[in-house]
Amino acid sequence: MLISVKRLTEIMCATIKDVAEEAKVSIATVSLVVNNHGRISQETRKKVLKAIKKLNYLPSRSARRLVSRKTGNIGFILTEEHFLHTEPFYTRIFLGTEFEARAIDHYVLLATISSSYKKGDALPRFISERNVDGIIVAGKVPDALTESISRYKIPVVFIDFSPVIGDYPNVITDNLKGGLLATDHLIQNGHKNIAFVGGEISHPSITERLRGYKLALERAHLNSDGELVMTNDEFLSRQNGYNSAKKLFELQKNITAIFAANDATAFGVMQYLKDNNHKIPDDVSVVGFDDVEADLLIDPPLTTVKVPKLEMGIEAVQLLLTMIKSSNGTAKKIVIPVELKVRGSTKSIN
Amino acid sequence: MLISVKRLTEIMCATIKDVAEEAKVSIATVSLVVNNHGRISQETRKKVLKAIKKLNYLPSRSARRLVSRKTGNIGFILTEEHFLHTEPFYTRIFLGTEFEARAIDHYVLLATISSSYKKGDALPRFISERNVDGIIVAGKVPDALTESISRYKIPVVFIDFSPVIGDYPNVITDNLKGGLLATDHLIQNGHKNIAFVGGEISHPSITERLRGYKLALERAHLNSDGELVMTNDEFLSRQNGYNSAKKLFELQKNITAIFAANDATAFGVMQYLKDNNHKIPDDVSVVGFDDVEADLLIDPPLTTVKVPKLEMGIEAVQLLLTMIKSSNGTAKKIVIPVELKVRGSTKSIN
DNA sequence: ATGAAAGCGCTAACAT
DNA sequence: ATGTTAGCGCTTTCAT
Repeated sequence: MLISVKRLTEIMCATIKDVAEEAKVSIATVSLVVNNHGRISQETRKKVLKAIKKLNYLPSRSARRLVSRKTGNIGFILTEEHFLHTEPFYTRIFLGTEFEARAIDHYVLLATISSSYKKGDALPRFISERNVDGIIVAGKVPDALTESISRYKIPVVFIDFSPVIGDYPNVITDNLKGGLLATDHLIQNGHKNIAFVGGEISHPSITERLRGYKLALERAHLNSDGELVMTNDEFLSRQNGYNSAKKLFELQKNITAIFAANDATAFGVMQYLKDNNHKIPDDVSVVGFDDVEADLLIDPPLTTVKVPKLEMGIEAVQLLLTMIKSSNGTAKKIVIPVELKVRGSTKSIN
Repeated sequence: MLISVKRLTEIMCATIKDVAEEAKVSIATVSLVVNNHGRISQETRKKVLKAIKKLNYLPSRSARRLVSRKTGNIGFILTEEHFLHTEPFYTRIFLGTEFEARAIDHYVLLATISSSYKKGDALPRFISERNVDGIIVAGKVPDALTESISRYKIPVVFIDFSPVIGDYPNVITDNLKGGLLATDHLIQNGHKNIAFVGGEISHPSITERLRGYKLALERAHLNSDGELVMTNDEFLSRQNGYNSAKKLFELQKNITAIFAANDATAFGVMQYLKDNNHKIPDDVSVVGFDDVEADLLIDPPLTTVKVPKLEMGIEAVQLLLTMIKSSNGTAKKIVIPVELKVRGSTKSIN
C-alpha cells in the first residue's frame, strides 16, 4: 500500500530498500554493491546495478553521513577582501578546491571572515556546527582566527599563507624562487636600476618575493641598498601600485625596470608609467607576479611569474583529505613550483 | 562503560541522549525544547537549556536532515566567467545570499558552470544528488541550463536575469529606471550628444538599460537615432569599454557624455579618454552602472547607478525559502529599486 | 507536560 | 556470497 503510493509520486528518490526489492536481494547486498565492498557475485552485482539504474537510485547523503560520522564537506575560509578582490586570484584557488572536492565526492562550503577578525568574533558556522570534516584557509588571515580554529581540533590546511604561530600544513608557491626568476630576468636583460614595488609587506609570500629580488641583485653585485624598494603594508591593489610608482619616480633614480609584488600592483605601476609618458617596455620594463587573465589583455601584455592557482587548490584538498583519513598530525608543507612567463612588458637594454 | 569512554574524548560532540541524561528527561523533551515546540514547563525547559549549555550541545545536521527530508542547503549557480569577473558584482550577490542563508540556518553551495553550457552537459552535482532544497541562479546563463534544471522540479530563483523561455521567479534591478536616471542626469546637465556604450547586449538587463537611455533622450527630444549607441555581444569588460570608446570617438561626433552599460565598461571608457587627452569630466562626462568599490578609487570617482547587490542576494534567499516551504508555483518577481550616485565623473556644461 | 517508541536511509558487524 | 540486525541522532506521533 505504502509502496504503491510511493510509486505514484515519481519525484521522490528511490531508497536502498526499493532497490533491494526490485533486485530481490537484501539491502546489505545493495550497500555492498554500491560501495564496491566484499566479493559479490557477478550475477547479483548485475541484478543490483540494473535495479539501481532502473530506479535512478542515488544513496542519500544524509543517511550516509549520519552513519559514517563524516559530513562530506570541506570548509573554505578567506577574508572578505580577498574574496572580493579585483584580480581573481583566490577565487581561482577556490575553483581548484571545488574541482578536486567534486572528484573525491565532497562539497566545499565557502565562508568569508573580516580581515580585522579578533579573538571572540564568531567563527564560520560550519565550524561550530561541525558541518565540515576539514578546513582550508586561503590567504593571509589574522592570527586570532588561526587560534580560534585550532581549538576545534579539525584538520586545517593553509593556502598561500603560513601562520607565524604554530606549525600547520600548507600549500604555498615558491615565492623566493619567483622573486629570483623575475629579477634575474631583468638583470639578464641588462637592467641595473631595478625597483621593487609592493604592499602587504608583512605577508610572508611578499617578504619572500622581496627576498628573492634582493638575493638576485646581490648575486649580480648590483645595488640592493633598499633605495629602490618601495613597500607598505596596505592591500595589494592597482591603486597602491600607482601611488608607489609615483613616489618611486619622484626619487629620480633613473629606474629602467620594476618588479611588482603582484599583478594588480603591476597594473597600477603600468598605469602610472602610461600617465607620465614612460613607454613600456622601451623606457621601463615591468614584471608582475601571479599570472591573472588580465595580464594578456593589458597593453603590453605583462611579463609575470606564473602561480598555478587551480593546482594549489587541488593540492590543498588532497592534503586535507589524507589528514582527515589518517588524522595524523605531521604538518606537511607543499611548495608549488613557479615559472616565468616572458611577455611584452620587459625588454633587453643591452 | 561506553559512556565513560565518550566522556574521556571530550572532542566528540554531545548528542541529544547526553543532554537528556544530564537533564534527567527524555530525548523527546530535549527535542521539543530545542525546537520550541509544545508546552514544556518553564522548569524542565530551564533544566534542559542548562544541560545543553553545559555539554555545549548542537543538534546534528545529518540526523536532522535524515528525518526532515530537507538538506538545509541552497545551491548557487553562476557562470565561471561571472565568478571570476574582475569587478566583484556577482560575488557580492553571493555574499548576500550567504548572509541571509546563515540567518535562516542554511548553507550555500556554490557551483560554476561553463557559459557555453549545452544540453546534456553535467549539471552541478548538488542537483543530481538532490543535496539542495532550492537553487539560485545568478546572472545570464544558457537556456539549456535552465531547461536541464527545470526537469528536476527543484525550486529555482533567478537573480539579475530572466530566462526567455518559461516563467520563473526572479530578483532583478530596475534597469529601465536606472537607464533613465543616468541619462536624465546627463541631459539635465546640459549634454546633448550622449553616447551609450555596452557589451552583452542580448542580456535583458543591458537591453533595459539601453531602453532607459533611449526613452530619456526621446522624452527630451534629443537625437536618439542610434548613431551614438555602441554595442556588441561580447563580455562586459574594461577592454570592451576601451575598444568601444575608441570606435565611438573615431566617429568624430563631438560627444560630451557617455553612459556605460556597467562600471567595468565605464572604466575602460575612462581609460581611453585619459589615453587620448580628453579630460573627465571637463571634456566628457561618464556615467556607469552597478556601483562597485573601484568607483571610488578611480580618478575622478565614477558617477553611477547603484545596484544593491547584497540586498538582491538576500531577497532571493527569502523568496526561495517561501517557495521551498509552500511549494507553490507562482513565479513571483521582485524588482529592486536603484538610485543614482553622483560623483566626480560628470559635470554640468550649461 | 512528558515519555516511549517507531522510523528516516544507510553501514558494518555478525550470522548463515 | 548473501542476509539479519543493531545502531547513527534526531523528529514525531501516540500514550500516559
